[in-house]
Amino acid sequence: MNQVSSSNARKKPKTARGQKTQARLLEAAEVEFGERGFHEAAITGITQRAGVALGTFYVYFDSKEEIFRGLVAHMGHLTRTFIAERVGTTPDRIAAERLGLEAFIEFARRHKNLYRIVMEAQFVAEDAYRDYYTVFADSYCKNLERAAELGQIRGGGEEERAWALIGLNVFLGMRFAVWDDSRPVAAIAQSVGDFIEFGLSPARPTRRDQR
Amino acid sequence: MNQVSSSNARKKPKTARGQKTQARLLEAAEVEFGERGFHEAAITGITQRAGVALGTFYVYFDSKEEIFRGLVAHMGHLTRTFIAERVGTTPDRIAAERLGLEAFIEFARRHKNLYRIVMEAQFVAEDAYRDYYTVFADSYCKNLERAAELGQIRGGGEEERAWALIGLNVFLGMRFAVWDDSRPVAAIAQSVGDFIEFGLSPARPTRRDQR
Amino acid sequence: MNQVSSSNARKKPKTARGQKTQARLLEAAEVEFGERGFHEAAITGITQRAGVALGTFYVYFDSKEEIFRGLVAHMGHLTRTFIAERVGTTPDRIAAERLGLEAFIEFARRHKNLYRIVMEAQFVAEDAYRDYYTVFADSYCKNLERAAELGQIRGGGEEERAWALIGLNVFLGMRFAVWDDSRPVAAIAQSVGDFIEFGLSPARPTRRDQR
Amino acid sequence: MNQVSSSNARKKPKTARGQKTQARLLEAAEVEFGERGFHEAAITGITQRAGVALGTFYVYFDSKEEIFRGLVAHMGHLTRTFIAERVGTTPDRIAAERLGLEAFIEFARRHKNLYRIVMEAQFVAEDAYRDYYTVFADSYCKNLERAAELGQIRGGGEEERAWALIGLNVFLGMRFAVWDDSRPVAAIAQSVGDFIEFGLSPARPTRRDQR
DNA sequence: AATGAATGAGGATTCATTCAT
DNA sequence: AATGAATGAATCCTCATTCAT
Repeated sequence: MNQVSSSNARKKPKTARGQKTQARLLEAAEVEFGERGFHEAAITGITQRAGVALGTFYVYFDSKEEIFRGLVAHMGHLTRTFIAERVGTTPDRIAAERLGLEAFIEFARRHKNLYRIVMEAQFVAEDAYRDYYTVFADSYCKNLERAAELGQIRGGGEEERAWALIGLNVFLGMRFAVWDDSRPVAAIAQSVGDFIEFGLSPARPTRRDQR
Repeated sequence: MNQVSSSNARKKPKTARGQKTQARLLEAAEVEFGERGFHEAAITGITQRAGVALGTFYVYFDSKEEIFRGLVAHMGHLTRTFIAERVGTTPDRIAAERLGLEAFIEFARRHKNLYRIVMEAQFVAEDAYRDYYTVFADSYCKNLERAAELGQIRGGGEEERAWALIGLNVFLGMRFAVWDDSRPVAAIAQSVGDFIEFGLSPARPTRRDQR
Repeated sequence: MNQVSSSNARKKPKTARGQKTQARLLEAAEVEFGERGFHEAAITGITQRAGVALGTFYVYFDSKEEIFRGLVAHMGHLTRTFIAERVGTTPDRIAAERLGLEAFIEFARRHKNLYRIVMEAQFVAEDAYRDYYTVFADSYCKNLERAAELGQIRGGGEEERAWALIGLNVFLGMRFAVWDDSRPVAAIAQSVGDFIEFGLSPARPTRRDQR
Repeated sequence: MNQVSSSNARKKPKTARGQKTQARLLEAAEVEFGERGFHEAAITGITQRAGVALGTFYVYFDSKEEIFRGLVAHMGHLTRTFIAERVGTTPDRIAAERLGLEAFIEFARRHKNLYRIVMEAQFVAEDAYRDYYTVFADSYCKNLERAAELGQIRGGGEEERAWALIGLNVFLGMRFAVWDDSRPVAAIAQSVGDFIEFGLSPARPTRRDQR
């Protein structure tokens, strides 16, 4: 489905053949873990999908958990890269947030397996899971702080808002990408985009019509 | 830690003694699953904590998964009950939402084990997990629709906003209850409460200073 | 299906109510063992069929094996009684053998469950199984010896012939009663009756037309 | 006791070492099942006899039942091969039948364990048991029909007679091979051989001295 | 680099039996 | 006589990992 770099594998292959085998194992692992979950997934399932013998797995990876962690980290890179590309240098944080949500949903739809892997990491490799989201949260925090300084959004409680935004994205990704990807991304972004925009906006809403 | 009613147990005990034993098993399971996770948890771990013999477990539950599902459903009831009590009949949705967030964080802090169990259900009993959140989402949707009709909030995209709000709550619960419960609930509610309030508000913010 | 006497039960009930309960357990056991086999059969299966609680079983029987043995012995009595009635005092052994075969097939058809129980006894209570057939074999032997003395059949090798006849009956019972009871008993008796008759007959066949 | 080919094993080994291990497991299983019966037999009993670790069993067989079925089928091949060799091309069915009986008893004496395994299959793998005897019965039927056409035996009711002959053989095998193998095969064949011969013979016995 | 045979700790589940009420 | 809660020994099977070839 997508190329998996051999970055997080412990044992670096020395030949082109070895690199190919390792890449095949990583792709197979992504599918196996994504479809069956960490505990149901079997090393033999990975090696069979990759078309190699059982022992070959341990030529390239130290353990089941290691390749899993590799996949989580890999997903981190992919996600950040993809969103960064889509959001680009959009200077306005609120506009960026809307773009980011759309990008995230789309990305989740393309990488359902990796998405599930990340979620399951919470119970398999909690530190990797925390790292994954903490990197996001830190980045969010900085963006929010910078935006607050620029007066683009209200200031205060950046960390809480960062986690709120992450959770919002993650659950929308779960619901509207992994569980059911039929709803147009634009429709989701429309509904939730306003919520985020007004939620972050520095101006108080004009409450004409409220009690 | 907290009383666990025998609601979702398949095999109903016929004597008071049996009810007591079953309740002890449920409490023990909550701790065992919460501390060790579903896969690391052992039935013997549950029965030892409950102070009964191994076989007794199977007098009251069909399987490891069944008691786990029972706990998830149990958590659903507890959560809804608690939040309903705290939010009460607050007529204003935005105010209710702020109260709900506070209640949710507090509740998560009191029931960390059950909280983790629900999250892990995604990978152990996915249908139970979906049910859990779908019940919440449906309820949210109705609340939002009603509030929109009353002009308390903007209308449109209620389902998306419902899931967004759930994700927001869940991740804040994970971050500021399960992972680290030292931050005052009021502080969290303050930061995120405004975000929610302005996000839902029917009035457009006065965008003086925005591009 | 058929009344099961409480003869082989260890613990004799003292009241009419108790006798009824015990009889119900024996009937239920016949069905449970017959349908599921000894190892698949469960005491709870028996008590549920009998409409009593688990503990009640042990009021009347010492163990699973004991009631099973009781059933085997019971089947022995039933079989011998039935065949004796049908064969009656037929003086001619060959005619008696033909009648006996018919009676046996019919009996097996009526008591498939007990029939299976006897066969399985070989692996559950081998001594009961040997007893069962040894009683038959001894009886057969005597009948054959007497018939030989009377010149009705050839003499010699009565024991071997007795076991041969038993095996013949048993397999026909298995094939044409338990497995498939659609073939008329008369047809079976016709085909095999001649085989037995000529096989036992004291006269050598006139081999006109054989090479 | 006897060589067991790796015929019915599901997972074919790919190396000579693997074949050897699998063969050792089959031999060990034959002894374990034969001595203890299916339900008392333990996988560890098999692996200990085979001198391998527990897990090795599951490298070559899917389950306890699978290897048991394999043994039943194996016994089928062995039996047919042995009897076919001993009976050879004997053209006369009655003579063949006598030879077959002798061969069968001798074979049962050499393979008591497998013999018990086949009998127990009735309660462990009924389909395998039916297959086993149905193959024999079909073969018998054809032989009897052919012999009837040649005028060697009476015609009619071949199927019933086939099952009668099988039962006769099986019970003699049980009684005079498995239970007690001290009686000379020749003596058994003598007594029962006449019974079969006259029973099948096309000529009616000359009934001078019968009522 | 690749293979696949071998390992064995680990754990869920069953169910006959006991016994207090 | 009847009940049903409690027991715990027993065992099949899984699968990540190692290692000799």
